[in-house]
Amino acid sequence: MNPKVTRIKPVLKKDKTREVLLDKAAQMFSRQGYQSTSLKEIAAAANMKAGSLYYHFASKEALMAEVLDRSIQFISDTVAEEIEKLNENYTFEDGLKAFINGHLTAILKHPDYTTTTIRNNGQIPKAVQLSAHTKREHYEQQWRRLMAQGREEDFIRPDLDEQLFRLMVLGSLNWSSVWYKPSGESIDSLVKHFTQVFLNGCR
Amino acid sequence: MNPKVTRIKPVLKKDKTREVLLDKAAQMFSRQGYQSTSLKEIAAAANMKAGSLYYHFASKEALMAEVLDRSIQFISDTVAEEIEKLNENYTFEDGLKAFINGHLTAILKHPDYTTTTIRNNGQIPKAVQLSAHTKREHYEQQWRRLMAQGREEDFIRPDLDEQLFRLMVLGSLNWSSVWYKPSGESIDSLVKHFTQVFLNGCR
DNA sequence: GATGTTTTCTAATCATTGTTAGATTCTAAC
DNA sequence: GTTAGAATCTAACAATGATTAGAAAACATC
Repeated sequence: MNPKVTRIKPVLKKDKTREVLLDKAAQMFSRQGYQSTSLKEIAAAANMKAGSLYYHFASKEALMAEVLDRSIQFISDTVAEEIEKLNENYTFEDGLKAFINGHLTAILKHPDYTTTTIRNNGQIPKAVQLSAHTKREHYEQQWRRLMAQGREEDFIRPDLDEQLFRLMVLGSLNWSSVWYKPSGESIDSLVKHFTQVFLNGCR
Repeated sequence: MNPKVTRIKPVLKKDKTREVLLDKAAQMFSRQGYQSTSLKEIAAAANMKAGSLYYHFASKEALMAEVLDRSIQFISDTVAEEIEKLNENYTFEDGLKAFINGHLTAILKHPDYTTTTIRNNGQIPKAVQLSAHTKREHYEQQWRRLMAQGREEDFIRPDLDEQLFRLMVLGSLNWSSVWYKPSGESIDSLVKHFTQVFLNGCR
């Protein structure tokens, strides 16, 4: 009834707690898994009651979907950053270094989000998977392109299927989220060892 | 009242359905995870009702514990078999080949049991983990010894931490349970590629 | 301070789950 | 065929889960 033009839009408190909820959810999903984490727990971690979550998210699945989405986005972004540091015509060797660096850094520096993607493989409703599926495909596609380049440059030994090699590298990297302890070796050092092993391994 | 000596003990039907239950449970645990699998589902897969499970197992946790136990046992046994094929003083190179062969074969040929161990990392009650913990430790110890041998033989490049290398290999192998499709490359072929990459990778 | 909006809580619903005790059926030996 | 034991089912229990509608509180604007 009152079409006054009061459009100042504070909209700040809301987004903030939304962010907190996502962070807490990511934390618990990554540690306990999707099914083992109750909305009550997530809400409690944000000093709220379970019912209040529904003001911010439509359902538990929607919440998980957004966590997964951010998870992949973050890994993808971190890798993209590393690639941008290279000059335009980077070699496969430099490319692989950058990919490993980005992927591993993302996983180990922000395990809350990223481990959610890795640990909950196949254990969440398919409708939820679907959301992040596109981004995941896109990210994998970048790895595939890198491997194709390795093939063209003849860096990868001819009798080694480059896509199988890709799966070996990714498996190795992803698994680090299982054993990594921040108290141990530095991430930079880990990156160096991973790249050395796999650069030697493929030729 | 009648202490007659009738001790024929048939005891056969029982163990059989127990076996079926374990198989079905392993199948569902490995695919959907521990929390997402209900006793009702497992029972249904064995043409039974949920309550009947308690004649065979004390609890859901006890059932999972036994699946986990068999899972690790099976991997460990398969590797041991491969090692026994070698002559007593096998080299690190042959040893690594045998380990990779055994581990990968176990995982990919009997994914129901083995994937349960891999997928449910951290998502099951600690009391359950405890049971299989000893066997898991023992198996890891064998890998550690192999790596120590690689170090002694100077097969592993000096600046590469051999335990980190172990984690790379195991991560790579375990992750195969995520992407492997029986329709693709043969397990033997996969074994060859894995060993080549990692033998080249560590020196 | 009154008012409208935003955010959170309360309390209840409905479905599901692991678990148990007792009744029931099945099986095999006599 | 009777009987004892083995194996399964039935029906309930208590706990917990996600979800929802409406009340209450917090907040900002006038």
